Amino acid sequence: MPATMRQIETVVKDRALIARRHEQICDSALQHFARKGYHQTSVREIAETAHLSVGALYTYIKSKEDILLLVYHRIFSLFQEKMSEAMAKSGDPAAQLKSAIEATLRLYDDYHDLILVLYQESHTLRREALQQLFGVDRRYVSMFQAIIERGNREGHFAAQDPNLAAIVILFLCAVWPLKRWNLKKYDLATVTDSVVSLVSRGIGGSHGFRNN
Amino acid sequence: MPATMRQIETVVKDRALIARRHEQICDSALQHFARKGYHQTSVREIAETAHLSVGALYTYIKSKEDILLLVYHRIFSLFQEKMSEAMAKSGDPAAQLKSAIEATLRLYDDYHDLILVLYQESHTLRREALQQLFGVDRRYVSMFQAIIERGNREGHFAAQDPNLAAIVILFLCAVWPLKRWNLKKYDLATVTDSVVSLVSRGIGGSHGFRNN
DNA sequence: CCATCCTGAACGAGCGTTCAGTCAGCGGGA
DNA sequence: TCCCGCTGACTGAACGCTCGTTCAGGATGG
Repeated sequence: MPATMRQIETVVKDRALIARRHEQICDSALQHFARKGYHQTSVREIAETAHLSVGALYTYIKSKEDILLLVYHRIFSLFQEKMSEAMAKSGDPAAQLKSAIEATLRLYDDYHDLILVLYQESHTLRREALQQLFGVDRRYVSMFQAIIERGNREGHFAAQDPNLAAIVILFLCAVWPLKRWNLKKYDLATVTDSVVSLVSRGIGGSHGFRNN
Repeated sequence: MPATMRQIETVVKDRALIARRHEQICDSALQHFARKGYHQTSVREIAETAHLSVGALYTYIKSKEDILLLVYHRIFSLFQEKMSEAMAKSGDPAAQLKSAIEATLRLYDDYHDLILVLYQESHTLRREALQQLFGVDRRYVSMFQAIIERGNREGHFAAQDPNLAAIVILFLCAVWPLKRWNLKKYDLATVTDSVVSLVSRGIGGSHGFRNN
């Protein structure tokens, strides 16, 4: 998580307790946000599910928006952590891109409710928090972009604009959490195959990456 | 627009007036929804921008949700109308798919704020309205699917699962309205090229559709 | 007994919604 | 021509409710 991320101010002193309570609050909030969204969830509901009184809740946050920030903090740190290890895979760019897509889809699968909230409620965030979100996204895109650029250099890929390609491919992975209701009859593996296939060979199929 | 779509009940009698007012309300609502979302927009604000008093507004709708329905009605009828004509293009499946993607992206460009509201606020809808939304989406997917299936039969494409491919490709088009802030430096044409290229040839590029 | 943490009733703001009242326009009777 | 009554659309203050937030007081443990 970026060191620049502002700490959520609290009244309580005990650092460990704060962390524990923040976890509780985040868990509880996520549950509700995923089902009803941010605005239709009341602070009272979050407090109850988190096994806290309303007053106690407000000693760990300064406002309701802080709860949304908590959720986003979790997204940020989670992605930071997971995507680094996923991208570290070695091999030729084609295999690397494939495993990056697979890792992203797996991540999106594990935290699909988080992704949903991310897309549905980001317009609620203040400019400051939005900037952070953009930052995380940009870093994620850069990782894909790096792979594509290397693939271009080594003759595996022929992407006109690696940045644009990275944005588009990364977005493509969001089909799994965002179109879940439409993909009910498919499982993660099938969708992953389809996405990887589309990215690597297009609809034409069966060409394989250029050097295969 | 499907005939089954429930009419929004009104107090006012004059049919033409109702239609005109509904347009006003929809225009006004869309303006606010796109900027702040449904829940953060008050009925008063919508009334004001629509040049109506709060009371007058409520003679044209029964509840705030009706306003969201108005917006969705517009999306539905718009898509119904536009996508039919776009899909009617003849030619080989490759060209047809390309022009379908281009048309979709153009549509998404024209109504990007609408699409944003669609993705951000759909969880607000009642089950009944959601079903309609799914229906429209399914019909849209079917059109893409039909093209892909023909392409498969005629040997242009090699999509394992045409339905899944259609869903994924259609979703891909949503990158333009949904990742707008991330694509600021690109214009519609560039993004369209990138999407079409990815769909037709994958990241490998320069293969062309199989029969080219 | 003090420091901490927790409780939940209370508060004020803002929301969606209603409704008693206003008003313009129209038609027909004098 | 004027008046009267009526219809249909509009007005905006008011209502009731829920929300986010606060705070005086209670509980706990060291």
